[in-house]
Amino acid sequence: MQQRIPDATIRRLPAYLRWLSTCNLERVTSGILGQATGFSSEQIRKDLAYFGAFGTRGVGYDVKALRQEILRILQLDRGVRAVVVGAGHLGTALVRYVGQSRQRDLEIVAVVDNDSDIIGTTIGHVSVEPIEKLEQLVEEYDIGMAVLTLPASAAVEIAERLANAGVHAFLNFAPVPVCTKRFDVFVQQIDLTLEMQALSYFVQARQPHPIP
Amino acid sequence: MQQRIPDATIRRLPAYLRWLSTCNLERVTSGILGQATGFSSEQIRKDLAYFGAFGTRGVGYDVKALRQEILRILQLDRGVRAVVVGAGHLGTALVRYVGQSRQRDLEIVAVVDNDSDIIGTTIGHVSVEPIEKLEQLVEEYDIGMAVLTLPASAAVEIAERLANAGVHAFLNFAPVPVCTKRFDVFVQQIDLTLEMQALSYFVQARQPHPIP
DNA sequence: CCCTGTGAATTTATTCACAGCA
DNA sequence: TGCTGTGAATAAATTCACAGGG
Repeated sequence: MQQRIPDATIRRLPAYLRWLSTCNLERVTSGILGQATGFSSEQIRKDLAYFGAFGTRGVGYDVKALRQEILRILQLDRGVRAVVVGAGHLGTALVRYVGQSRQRDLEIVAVVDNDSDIIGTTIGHVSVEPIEKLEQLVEEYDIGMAVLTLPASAAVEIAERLANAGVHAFLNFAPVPVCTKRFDVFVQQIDLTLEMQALSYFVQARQPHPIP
Repeated sequence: MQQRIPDATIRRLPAYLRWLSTCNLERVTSGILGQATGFSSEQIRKDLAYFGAFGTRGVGYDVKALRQEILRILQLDRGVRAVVVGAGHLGTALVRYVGQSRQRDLEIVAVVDNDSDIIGTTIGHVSVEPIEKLEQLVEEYDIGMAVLTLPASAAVEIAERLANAGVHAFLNFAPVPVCTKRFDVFVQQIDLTLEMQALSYFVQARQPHPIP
């Protein structure tokens, strides 16, 4: 097979993965998985079919094999190491959040900040390093992903440094576009203020109880 | 006019709004706005045309009028009050973040938690209230939106309470679906772990320097 | 008979192309 | 001429509908 897998599919895979990792079942049907994750069964079958048929007709999917396959697609089977830049509240929350699920597939291996008061302390089990060591850390840990939770003023420059050091994937919480000129990096922007503003529209738009 | 405005358009409006609020210009063209926000000029013209023609041919758009119009569409012109449930690192980050932009359009008016050690303290200029006062706060401040930054175990129940109290829009950071049975509420799910896992795919998928 | 896999139909979103007005 | 507004074309995503294997 091997046609391009749509972005929308990629974004759903982690949700499937989480459920498969916690369901304690051997087999599952697209209907059950859909019920659990909130997507339609057709959509799940289509998503899974993109990377080859792993289901058995009349039966369903083998949970363990399917889980392994999704890990492979997402490149999580070989482990991805991430650095969090900015040890403020948001950075701290993220480290704690990701760290508590003791999984080897995605790991935050370092937090970087420029505040000398907190450099040397640890968040979760991750130590806070000075911003100067950025490139060194990327090299040392083979870091492939960076999470930017720092002020807009610093984000652009730091992102550029990371990209030059070989980091190709960013989750950017700073309200400023980064690495706009580079085509070798992928930036997922999350702007919490904009999310809330967009949500405001739905405060009124969603009608009370339209027929299901 | 008055046809349905696509969701994709709604999600772009806040980005336009931010730029319009900070550009210090009187007039703007779709090309300039596109350059600044990273969208195509055609897309911007289409988006803006959904709610009536406000541009002038050959000239562009009046910044102040356009900004006001977007505020109106997003229902931000009458002000939206939000409550943050959970005063952990993520909740704290959000309150600080939204609070520092001293705007009247979207305001976090209360933080709620169940930890007696922090109840009564303030975050930014917002005081932390006990979880028991949830319904009372919704009533008192006419709250239309809730941000859930609490453990999954508590999220479902609290969301239900909020929905019953009249809150119709949620930004949910808890890794569990809430208000799944209700059609009178809109839930925007943000799961930071899932975002990072999806991003992992792009660590390898994005080719180095494909032709622009 | 059940549930997968998949083409076809449909809906949604984006891009193109240009008519029309300041 | 310059830029908006918009129908037409295209692309992307979802849903439908059903053939076919276990």
